Order: sequence, then structure tokens, then C-alpha cells
Amino acid sequence: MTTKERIIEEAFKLFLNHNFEKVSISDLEQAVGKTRGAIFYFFKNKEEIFNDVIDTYIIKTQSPSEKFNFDDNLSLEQFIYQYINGINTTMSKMLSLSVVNIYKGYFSLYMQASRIYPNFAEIMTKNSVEELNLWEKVINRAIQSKEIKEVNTKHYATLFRSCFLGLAFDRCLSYGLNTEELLVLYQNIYSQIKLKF
Amino acid sequence: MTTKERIIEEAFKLFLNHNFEKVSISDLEQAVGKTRGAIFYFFKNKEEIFNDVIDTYIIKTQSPSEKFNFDDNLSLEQFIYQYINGINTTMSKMLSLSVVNIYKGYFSLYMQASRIYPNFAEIMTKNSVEELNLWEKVINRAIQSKEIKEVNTKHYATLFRSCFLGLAFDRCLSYGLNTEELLVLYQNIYSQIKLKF
DNA sequence: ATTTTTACATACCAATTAGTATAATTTATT
DNA sequence: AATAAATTATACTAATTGGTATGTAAAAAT
Repeated sequence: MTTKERIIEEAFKLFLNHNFEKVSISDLEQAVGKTRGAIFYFFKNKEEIFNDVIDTYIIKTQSPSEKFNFDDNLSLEQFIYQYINGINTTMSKMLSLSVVNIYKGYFSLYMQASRIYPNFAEIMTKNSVEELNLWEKVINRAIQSKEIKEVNTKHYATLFRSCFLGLAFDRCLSYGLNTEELLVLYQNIYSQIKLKF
Repeated sequence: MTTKERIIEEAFKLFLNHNFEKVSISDLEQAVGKTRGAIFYFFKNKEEIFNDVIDTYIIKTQSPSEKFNFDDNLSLEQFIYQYINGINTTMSKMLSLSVVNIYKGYFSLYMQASRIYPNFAEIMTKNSVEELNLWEKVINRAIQSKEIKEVNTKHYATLFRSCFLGLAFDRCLSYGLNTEELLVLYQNIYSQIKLKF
């Protein structure tokens, strides 16, 4: 791992737990084990470091197309499992960086980014639409294959996405998200619209 | 309105849009129209100002018992309307303080509070449980009165709460929450479990 | 072998910060 | 009117901040 990469990773961990203004270059120096000389050699200023962190840990890795490698043959039930699997994978990765209560940090990071990263609102809107489209596609296919009832596709897409986000936010403020609970919630929604033979 | 109250209101507006560290006492001086002398006469330090803001605008006003004056005779359908009404009321109040994209500010404020306000996690956990209990009560009664099917009460309580939070978060990162959309989402869930005669 | 480039460290600075000490002024009380 | 108390302004400080200028050593290129 290059020094630049190490700076971004350590900056990420710091920005997860502290505000942009609270994280000082001195903090970063200590975390990386290099001095300002190294840091400002690779980055123009603190904002550039932050934006690079957002690029690496939100824009590139948290976009729906990156997070869910969509398989055209997945049933809704399978997709739900894969979706939660994706979340678990992200959580494992973060755990290996010894980050606890990932979603707390991530929610905070998103709020920071919305103030600092250029055009963050547009990117988030795009991601949101992209993920909803993904859900819609899966739900539509599930209807056609008689897996589920003929429900309003758009509403259920919004429902699936929203209740993940909402549960994650609710739990991050207390003791962290439990994906088991999310799975149960999803199964509950699913069982209501599933066609029984 | 007393000077102390004005300080808290202006501090609230500043903390909605900027991080704790980013809001300087000088900013607050300007917003209130008084100097540091006045500010530090009423407050020990910046943290105390912040915590008072959280007390006033989150702990006291955003707790379920404060937000929803629960009526024992409400049907689930009516409760849903009242719930969204409560959200609209909050949004109107904030609009009168000329706060735009309220939820963006609020989500950010919650994240800040989780780092600064003492025992914030415990309070949030309590609030979460309290609101879930409220939903459960209403849903249970709706089952008994044959308004809806015999669904898993706990799951649906979580579902209603989560999808509000989730939709609010998703939209706050783009163009703000639209309660019309939330109502449609709620009606969709409701129609799936409603008993038809 | 010499030069150039890359990758850092060190010392420094101007600006800003939260908070204090003190003085001045306004308001309330006697 | 005189005094006391509450409220606000002013001037200041010590600490911290992001960023720069300069130096140095190692690696790469010539």
C-alpha cells in the first residue's frame, strides 16, 4: 500500500469518527506516521484529502452498481438475500479496519460530504434512482414469474430501500445495525406479497 | 423572547447547517446581535450551548410522547394521518425559522449530538422503543377491531418507523422530504393489510 | 557518476479559536 | 436618590490551526 493510500485510509477512519474541522493535520500525521511534509506532498489541502476519502469510500464503493453485482436471473427472494449479503460484506470490510458501529460513522460521513463534496446531492440522487431501478427490475420480474402478487412496483422498491436506510439510521444511534433484524423485516414484507401455490 | 432563548435559537440554526467546530462564537455573536460578554454570561462554554440546543430541539420536542399526542381511539388509518400531520407541523415550524431542507439539518444534528451530548445513545434507544410501542399499540387495536389482518405487530411497527426515517434520509441528501410521498408509501403498506368487507 | 525527481522532515507563520478578566451600562431594589 | 444586581461590551491571551518555505535524503534517470 502506497503512502497516499495509507493517508486516505487513515483519514477515512478519522473522518468516520470526527467532523471535518475536528480532524487536524496533526491527527492525520500521527495516524499515518508521517509528517505534514508527506501529506501536503500528495494533497493540495485538507479538503482534497476529504474529497478523496469520499471518492474512495462512498462514490466508488457505495454506488449501487458497485455494491450489488446484479444477476439477471435472481428471484426477489434471492435478491433480498444478496442485498443483505452485500451489506454484511461491507460491514466485514470495515470491521477489518477495526471500525465499530460502521453505519454511525457512515451516516455522519454522508452528512459531511453533503456540505463539502461538490455536487454531492446530484450524485446521491443518481444513486438513489439507480438503486430504486434495480429493485423495480427485480420486483417486476418477480411479478411476471408469478413469484409475487401484482403490487405497485415503484412503491415496493421505495419500501425496500427506505426500511433498510431507516433501520440502519435508527440502530446506528443506539447499538448498531443488526442485519438479522433487517432480514426478518424483509422476509415479513416478502411473505405478504408472495404468491402461495 | 429572552436573550438566552435567542442565543439558543440562533445557535440551533447555525448547528443545523454547520458542524459544532465550524460554528464559532463570533458567528453566534453576529447571528444574535450581542457580543461574547452576553453569550458567556448565560453559558459556561460552547458545549453547554450545543447541549442546550439539543435539549430544546431534540430531547424535548422530538420525543415520541411530545411529537404525537396519542389518542386512544384512533384507528391505524387515522394514526397514519396524524403521524404525517405531526411531521408536517414540525416542518412548518422549522420553515418559520427560515430553515430549508430541515431533515438534512436534523440528521446532521443527530450525528453531532451522538458525539457530544452525554448519553445520547441511551436517550435515542429509549425514544425508539417508545415510538415502536406506540405503533404496536395502534396496530394491535387495529387487529382487534378487525380493521386489518392479523399481522406480526412488532414487524409492522418497525416497518412504519423505518420507512419514514429511511425515506427522510434518502431525500434529505437530494432535495428534501416530501410528505406526500411518505403518505403514499404508508397507504400502500396499509392497503396490503387492510381487511376488506 | 552525475543529475534529476520523488518523497519526505523541519521550522515556521499568520489567522483564528474558545474562553477570561474587567469595565461599563442598564435594570431592579431599597 | 442611592445601592445592588443583572446584563452586555471590550480588550486580551494562550493555544491551535491549515498551510508554506526550505532543506534533505533516497531513488531513478541520464
